[in-house]
Amino acid sequence: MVWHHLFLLDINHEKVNGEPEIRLWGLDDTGRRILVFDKVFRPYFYLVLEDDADPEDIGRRVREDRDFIASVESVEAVNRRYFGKSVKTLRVVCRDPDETAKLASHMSKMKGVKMSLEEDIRYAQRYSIDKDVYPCGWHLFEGKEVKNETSASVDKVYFLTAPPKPIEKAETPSLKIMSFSIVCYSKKGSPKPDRNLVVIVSMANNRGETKQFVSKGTDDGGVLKSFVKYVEELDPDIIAGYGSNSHDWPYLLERGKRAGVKLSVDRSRTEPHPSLYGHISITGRANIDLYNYAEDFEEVKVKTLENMAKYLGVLKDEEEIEVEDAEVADYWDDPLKRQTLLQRSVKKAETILRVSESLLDYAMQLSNIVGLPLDYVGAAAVGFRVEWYLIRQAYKIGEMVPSRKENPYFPYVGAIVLAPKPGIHENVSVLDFKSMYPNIMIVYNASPDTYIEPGEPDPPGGVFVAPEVKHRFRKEPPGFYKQVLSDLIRIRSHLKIDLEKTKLGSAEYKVLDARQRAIKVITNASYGYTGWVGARWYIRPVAEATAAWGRYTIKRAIELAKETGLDVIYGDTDSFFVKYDPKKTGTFLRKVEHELSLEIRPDVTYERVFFTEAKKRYAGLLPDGRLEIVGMEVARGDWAEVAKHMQERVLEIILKEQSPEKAVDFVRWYIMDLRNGKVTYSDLIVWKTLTKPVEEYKVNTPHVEAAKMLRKEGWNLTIGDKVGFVIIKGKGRLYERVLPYSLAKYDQLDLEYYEEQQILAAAIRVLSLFGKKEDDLKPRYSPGLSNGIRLGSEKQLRLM
DNA sequence: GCCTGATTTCTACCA
DNA sequence: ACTGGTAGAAATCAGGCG
Repeated sequence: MVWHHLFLLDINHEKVNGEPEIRLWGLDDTGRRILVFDKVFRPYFYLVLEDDADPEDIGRRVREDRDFIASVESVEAVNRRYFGKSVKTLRVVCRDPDETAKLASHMSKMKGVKMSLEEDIRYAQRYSIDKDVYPCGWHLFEGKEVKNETSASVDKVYFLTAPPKPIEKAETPSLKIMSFSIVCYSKKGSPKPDRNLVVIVSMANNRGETKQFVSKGTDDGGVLKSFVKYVEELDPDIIAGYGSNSHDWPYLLERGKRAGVKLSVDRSRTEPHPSLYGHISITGRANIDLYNYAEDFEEVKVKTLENMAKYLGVLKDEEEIEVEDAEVADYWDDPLKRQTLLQRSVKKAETILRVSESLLDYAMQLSNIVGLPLDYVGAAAVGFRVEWYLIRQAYKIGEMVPSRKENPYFPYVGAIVLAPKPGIHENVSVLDFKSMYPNIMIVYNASPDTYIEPGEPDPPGGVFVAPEVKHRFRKEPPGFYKQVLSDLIRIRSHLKIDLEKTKLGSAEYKVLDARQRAIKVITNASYGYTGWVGARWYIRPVAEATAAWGRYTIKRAIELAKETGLDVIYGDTDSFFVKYDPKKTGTFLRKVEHELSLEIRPDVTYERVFFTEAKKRYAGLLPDGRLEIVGMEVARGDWAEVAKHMQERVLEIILKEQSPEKAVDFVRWYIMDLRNGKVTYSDLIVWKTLTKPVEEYKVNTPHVEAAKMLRKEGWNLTIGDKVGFVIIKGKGRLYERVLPYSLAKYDQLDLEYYEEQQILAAAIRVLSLFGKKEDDLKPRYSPGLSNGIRLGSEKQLRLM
């Protein structure tokens, strides 16, 4: 037997003649596409037995039950842990992965059986956990090469003769990446796959080629066929799209069904299929939807491909790749404009490729650490990413995974926020507790398996008692979370040390950096996970106690800061702002670390920082001259650009030039421009997210009203969509004067609203701290009066 | 029916 | 479909007035 390399891209299972088999898809170290079979591994679940039950006896009953005999492969007694306690269990190995849930449910009702566990861990995932196999990671395996008797399009096929072993290998193989983007034609409203054609499919790949298939406008069967053929020939490892899980793939599949074209774009000649977390699986390849990753970039407020690409620096600011949904038909129908549409569509595919290249290192590292295949991990919400990581770690220490159940939601008290000292402060240092919550869980051993329920006696090793809430956690042995979190933090700090020794910008640097970022994401989400009612390991007191220790920690730190003579200006959760004083700060840091066993570190020092009276809002001037604006309108996605831009300049003037007078002047000029119609239309659009279905809103709001209008026009709008609207002239409430931005004209706009409720509101937030009133910010005269400014109210007349 | 202040609803932010 | 704390706008409610 020979050892072979495997870089794992995808893992799935098939049933062949009723026998399940695991298929590992990937590449070897020579770049060949390989498929590796494991026909031996079988799915299983656990039966947890009553303390006084006899495992032998129950095992026999399971084995001999005629209802089970055909489905059960074997039963063995094993000792596992559940919430840290040793329990007697039976491992029931099944023949068919589709039957585990049903079998578990039947057997859990047997006498002497408390419950079943882990029947809901899917077969392929089970395999990768148990065999220590990692997506986006290298392995060595021993296998026998066999003839490719499947329909799989790969270079080599192997049967495993020994399980794969993960190996350390930082470089990623050279993967073939293909991106695609489709254009669907609908005269009016959202294209409907039951009647509207796919008129353009554009593709790009990382070999520098682009390709486009265009319909003649009468059917799209040909386009679909060409697309499928192209994918088959190119045989990409990764297919990237933007919004492809929710839109492109479902659309293509439906069109394919209607046109009689089988979308066999995967490596086993089947069609893409819906899978976990709303993701579409393409067997043998990784189908990634970059829109999923846009969620991780909270700086990008409206998550269009164009905005993402520009943020990532793979598209120039002046480049346009989008055609508004509402205008697609227009472009298609006009022979001249159609050229633009075709060009932008290719450009879009190329942009998707560029974005994928810039995100792929991170995505692959996340996949590798979490242990979910590359394409699933993006689609999985943060809570599930943490959970799959935990599940893998639990397996390693013999801890069984709790079943997901419905927990009632009771909120608990969280962090402390100090009221800031309003105004401008010079030289202010920000001090941060490093990963405060994870470290609290480590220091106080707070974990689902160390929690001691009320009424239970203290264990001999002693307990940590959380302040205020008084929850107890055993000091020994180290809990599940403590182990997991210490590992994550330790691995990350090693990575950071390695990074310093690695050449900046090199491929290895990018991978290591992506890895440490992925670890950070998981670590930082761990506290939130403990308080999530949907979590498998949800134990409310763990979250509540961690928060309580957090409050204690920052309170105590502030006391120590004051004792040391530091001037505390503001604080929030795990950080606080003090007047710069390196000597006292040094003393203070040592005191904190000594007393609290938590590391606290100076972060930035602002040359100047500005606070209003509000918490969670401030603006600081960094030593390099940049502004850091936190929480204020500038940082928000639901204010018109006009107000944000104005406020940013005001803050800049205040912090750099320290001249409120100049800022006032600036605001006046700004308002003049608005009144004179010099502000771009797009800067007057307000964007808000639909957080629930349109019908479920209890009150009328502008964005919901705008959404309803769009819906009447035939556009699909769902939860999570951003609605762009403008306020127009007229009578009544805002929601009675709103239009989706695509349905309004500039001269309909209520500029008074933008002046008062957007610009002035955002300006006064800053300038009221310098004694300014709204009236001070208004221009003294209005040259724009005659052309288009509506004098709608007495108030408006007065200001003129 | 109109005005006003209090309360509720909603979104998006910070840590 | 990770947590709680928070600001702020707008809608809506409740009560007074007449």
